[in-house]
Amino acid sequence: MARIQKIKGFNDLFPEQSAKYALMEQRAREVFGRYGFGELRVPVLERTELFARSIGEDTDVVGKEMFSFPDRRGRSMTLRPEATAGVVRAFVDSGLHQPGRVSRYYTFGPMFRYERPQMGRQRQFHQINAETFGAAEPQADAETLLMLAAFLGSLGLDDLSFELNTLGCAECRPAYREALTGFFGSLDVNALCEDCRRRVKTNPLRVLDCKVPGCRDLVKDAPAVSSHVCAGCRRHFEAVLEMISAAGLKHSLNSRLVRGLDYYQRTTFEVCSGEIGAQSAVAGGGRYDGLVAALGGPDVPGIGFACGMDRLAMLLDPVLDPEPDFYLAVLDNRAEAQAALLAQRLRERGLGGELGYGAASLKSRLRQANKNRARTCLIIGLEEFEAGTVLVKDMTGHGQESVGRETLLDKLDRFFPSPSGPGR
RNA sequence: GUGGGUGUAGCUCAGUUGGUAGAGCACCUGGUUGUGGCCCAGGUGGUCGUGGGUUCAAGUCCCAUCACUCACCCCA
Repeated sequence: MARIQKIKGFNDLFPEQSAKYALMEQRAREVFGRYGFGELRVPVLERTELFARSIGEDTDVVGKEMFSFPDRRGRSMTLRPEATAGVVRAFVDSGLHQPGRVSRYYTFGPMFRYERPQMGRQRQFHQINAETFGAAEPQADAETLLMLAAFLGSLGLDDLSFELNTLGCAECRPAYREALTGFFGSLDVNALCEDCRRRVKTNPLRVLDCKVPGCRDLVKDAPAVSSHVCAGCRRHFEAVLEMISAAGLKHSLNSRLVRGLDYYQRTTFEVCSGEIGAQSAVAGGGRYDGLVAALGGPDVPGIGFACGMDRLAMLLDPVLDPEPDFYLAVLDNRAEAQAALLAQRLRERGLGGELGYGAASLKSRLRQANKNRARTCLIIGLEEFEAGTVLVKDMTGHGQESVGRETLLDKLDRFFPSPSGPGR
C-alpha cells in the first residue's frame, strides 16, 4: 500500500520533542500565574472576517498566508494565523468586561500560516500568548515585558535580545506617516527596492524594516519615530523603559522595529536569538489599544505578546524523562501471568517501569533494562517462579537479592530508595 | 510566490573516468548453566525518491516528476 505522506509544514512531535513543549507549558503556567494571568482556551477555527478585520486587510498574513476555506454552508472559515484576534473575540463575546477592571489571559496552541517552510517556520506552529485588557498604564507594558523575560529565564534562556520601539498612537501616527511618505518621495525612486516602492504607498513604516542593503542605507536618514510621537506617547514609552530598566531587564531601542500586524500602537517589542537561523524572533508583541473596540467590544486598551514555541524548542536542552524504577524480566513463559500481576501491583503503588513481554534470555533482558535506564531489574526465571520470589537486581551497582513478592511490595522503600515517584 | 541545495540501510553519510552497493551508529545473536554497561565476533536490513530516456551496461549521464531542505518575502 502506498503510504500517505504528511502535509507539508505539519510536523509530528515525538516524545523527545513534545517533552520540551510540556516543559514550556508548565513554566508558562507557573510564571504567568504569579502575574495574575489565567488560562483561556479558544478555538482553532474562526470566521475569516475576524482576522481580516483585526490583523489588517493588506497585511501579508491576511493577504496570502491564511488557511481559509468555505464550510458546508459556504461561509469562509480560517485556521487561526495568530491568537490575539481569537482571544479578543472571546473576551468580547463573554461580556465579562467590567469598566475599570483588568483582565489577564494566557493561551497556547497551534497556529497556521500558508508559507514556505524553512528553519524555524512551519505551516502549523505553536505559540504561547498572553494578553492584558483594560490597562492603559505603562505598568502593564512593563509587567508584560518582565513576565516574558521571567518566563524565558525559567527555561534557562538568558542570552536573548530584547528590542523595543514605539509606534505612536492614533493621534500622532498619521503625521509621522506623512513625514515618512514625504521623505521617501524626495528620494530617487529607483534607489529603493521594488518591494519598498510599493510599501511607500501601502505602509511606509514597513520600509524602515526592509533588509535590502540599499534601502537600509537610505532609511538611516529617515525621520525617526521617536521625534514624531506625541507628548503622551513619549511619556508612556519613557515610563515603560524606566520601569524595565529599574527591574534590570537588558534591552535596546530599535526605531526600525515595525510589526507586521496592523493593530499595534505605542509600545512594540521583539525578542531575538542569534542561534536559530534566519527566523530569529522567538517572541514579539506590543500594545493594541483600538483593537477590542474595532471588534465590537468596549473601548478598552490591550497589550500582549506571542512567543514561538517551536523556535524556543530549538534553544532548549533535551528534556530527560525520569529513570524508570524497574524493568521486569521474565525468563520462563509459565511466569508471565505472575509477572504481569507484579508489575501491576508496583504501578498501583506509584512505581514506573516496563514489563518485558514473553520469555527471552537473561542477557538480552538485562541489555534491555540497561537501555531503558531502569534503576532495578526484577527477574522472574524458573527458580523464582517455583519459589514465588523475585530477584531484585540493582542496575546502578552490582548488588542483587532474592525476595518474596509480598515482601517486595511491603518494603518498597528498601528496594526502591530514590524518591522520584509520586504517591509512594 | 521567487531562488539555491539535497534525495543511497532505521539514522548520519561514502560510492572513482558509467562495470552488478559500502562504512559508522542503531538493532538482533553469540563470546557465560541465569547476569547489563566496555570490548570482541557474527548477523538482519537497500524498489539507490519515482517515472522515462541514452548505453552492451546507469547509484553515476539526460529529461520529467515528487519529496525534503536552506534562503528571500514576511513573521513567532
